[in-house]
Amino acid sequence: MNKKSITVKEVAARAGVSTATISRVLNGDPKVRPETAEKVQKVIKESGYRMNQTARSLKTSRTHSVGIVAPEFKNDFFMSIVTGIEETLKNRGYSVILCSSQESTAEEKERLKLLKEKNVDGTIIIPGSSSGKHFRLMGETPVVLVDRLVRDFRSDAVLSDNFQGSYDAVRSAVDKGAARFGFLGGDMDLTSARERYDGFMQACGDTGTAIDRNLILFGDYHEDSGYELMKKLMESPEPPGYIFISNYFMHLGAARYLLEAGRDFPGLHIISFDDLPLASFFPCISIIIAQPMVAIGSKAAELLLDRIKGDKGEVQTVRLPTSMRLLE
Amino acid sequence: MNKKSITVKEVAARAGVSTATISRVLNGDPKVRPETAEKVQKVIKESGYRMNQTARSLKTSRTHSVGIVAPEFKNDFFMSIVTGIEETLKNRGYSVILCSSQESTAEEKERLKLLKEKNVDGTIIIPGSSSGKHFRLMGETPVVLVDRLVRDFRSDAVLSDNFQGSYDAVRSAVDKGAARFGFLGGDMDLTSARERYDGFMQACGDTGTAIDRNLILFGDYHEDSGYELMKKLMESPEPPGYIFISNYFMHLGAARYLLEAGRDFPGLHIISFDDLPLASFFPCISIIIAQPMVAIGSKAAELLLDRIKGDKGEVQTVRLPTSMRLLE
DNA sequence: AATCTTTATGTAATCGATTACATTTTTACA
DNA sequence: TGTAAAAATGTAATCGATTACATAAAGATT
Repeated sequence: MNKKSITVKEVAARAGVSTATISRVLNGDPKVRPETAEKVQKVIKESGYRMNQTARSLKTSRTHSVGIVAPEFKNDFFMSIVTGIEETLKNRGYSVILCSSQESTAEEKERLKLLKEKNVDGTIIIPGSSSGKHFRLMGETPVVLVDRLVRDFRSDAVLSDNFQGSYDAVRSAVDKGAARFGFLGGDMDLTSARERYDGFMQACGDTGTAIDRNLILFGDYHEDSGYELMKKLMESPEPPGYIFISNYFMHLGAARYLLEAGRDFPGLHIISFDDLPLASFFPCISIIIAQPMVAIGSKAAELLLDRIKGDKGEVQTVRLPTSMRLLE
Repeated sequence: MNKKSITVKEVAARAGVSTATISRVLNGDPKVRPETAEKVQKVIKESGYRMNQTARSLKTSRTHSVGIVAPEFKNDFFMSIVTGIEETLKNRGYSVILCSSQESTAEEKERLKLLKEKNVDGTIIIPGSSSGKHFRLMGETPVVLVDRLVRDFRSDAVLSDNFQGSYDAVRSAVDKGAARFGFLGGDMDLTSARERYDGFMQACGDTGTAIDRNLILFGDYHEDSGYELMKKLMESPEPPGYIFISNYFMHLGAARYLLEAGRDFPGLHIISFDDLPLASFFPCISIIIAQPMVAIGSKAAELLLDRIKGDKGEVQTVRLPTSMRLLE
């Protein structure tokens, strides 16, 4: 009853050839005679044979699977990246082992160990912190970082051009009359947070826009901190007319504050990162800096595949341009 | 240079025992002498040995990985479920191979074949359609369905109590004075869509609430259809005061319509499924029927683990209760 | 102390593919 | 047609663990 799956041995017997030939056909080796190949293919089709990838992996030490470590799953930003990764990989015959790190370094380490044991051919990490020393335990297995860079670890990386994105948006706002900015940033330990801050500051500098240090606040990229900081800003004696928010989730929190406050905020303009669900409908939204998340994922997957294929070139950090969406 | 990883053989040599003993220690076999075990452990620690899971899998035909097939990743609803699954599985030493099906039956089939080849120990599917004939190709490998049931395939399943959730919410609305309902449903081929519709109708029936067939519209659970149907409803000659929306993404689309329309809708009350980001801030939201998504995922993972362990009991469909969140 | 259990350890086959090397078949060309 | 070269196929070892079975060591019993 329990149809134990057929093996090469069985196929070989049925086709009247050796297992080596079966393997050759399976791997498209050009030096099998067409007639033989055809005969084998027929047996394969008829018997419904499917190769045991585990056995193949043992022999070739290639699993055709790559690990992804992301801080969390319930996050459209990360998952858009994962979408790009998976799409690119599956077209090349790779599958994806997804792990959550809960933004904890210890968790991250644990997951990586597991991936190493499972012999993934490579790993894409969305780092949960700015430290990457523990990534070294992947040894020779290629690693590509995404969205954030880390210290103590060198590898390929793909992220968006945060500096330019911020810079352009702020200049554009100044062109439209912005003169007094509030800024809600993320943990400055994270590259993206720092780069966005730098872009913001540089644009202010270049346009001669004064900076009120009291309006420059830092959170942690999470919704609640966006809420709190927005509240703080809006309840300050003289709230700014323009507020730059460094990521979607803080924007979400900020929007929640504005909605909860329930009153209008005339003259308030918000500039924020990430074009995610409803962002363009959040109160007072004026400019959205959109990151090409799916493209970031695809690019990361491509870099990884190159490394897996054996590319030994210099590691590179790829920055993809953001785009600006003007509202109002 | 390239530290090829150590194998049991090497460990055995260093510890002066046989590979069998190493394996026994590795697997916690109680009949190795404590001193021996200790000695082996020491060598393992010192040599940094890590077992090759591929080799183990080949011999044991257990991969300690399970496949998940979901229609898409950029979807907080699905990903909350996946979060629950992953959390439960990782605590039991299993990892997750994530595949997207793009809601296409063909894609679904393709992914399942791949998972079969990779020898996953089991699979959790969030079906993309109401047909499940192709799930049969998993053969003996256990399958658990989540969120939706399908025809032509019997297996364990976990989903929320859609009927009860709808029913209770509608009754509650009627208690607060609702008398004329609009209804935005999903594809009636999907169990969840049908059950929610049934719950809605039953509650209307039981409370003697009249039903205007012109206000009962069906979409496809996607944002755009929510937008279109909401528009249709609100632009009809006499829009209803209460609108029941069958899922989050249609709710999102509906909210987008209301926000875009830009005017107030006094006396409009919305009842909708799924307590996802900002849902409680969408215009006119009155009752949210929250599904226990993470719990659904965990439960599915537990059922699957039981099957993997060899549980041969009758297949079961587990329904988890929803909860009601009253706003306004 | 001799013998019988019980317990610990070792030997070697095995899982299902791949592949270096050996062998056979086909082709090419004198 | 015979033989060298090229092409196709086969044989058997191998990847790194597990495990049935065999054997050795320790403990129990009288």
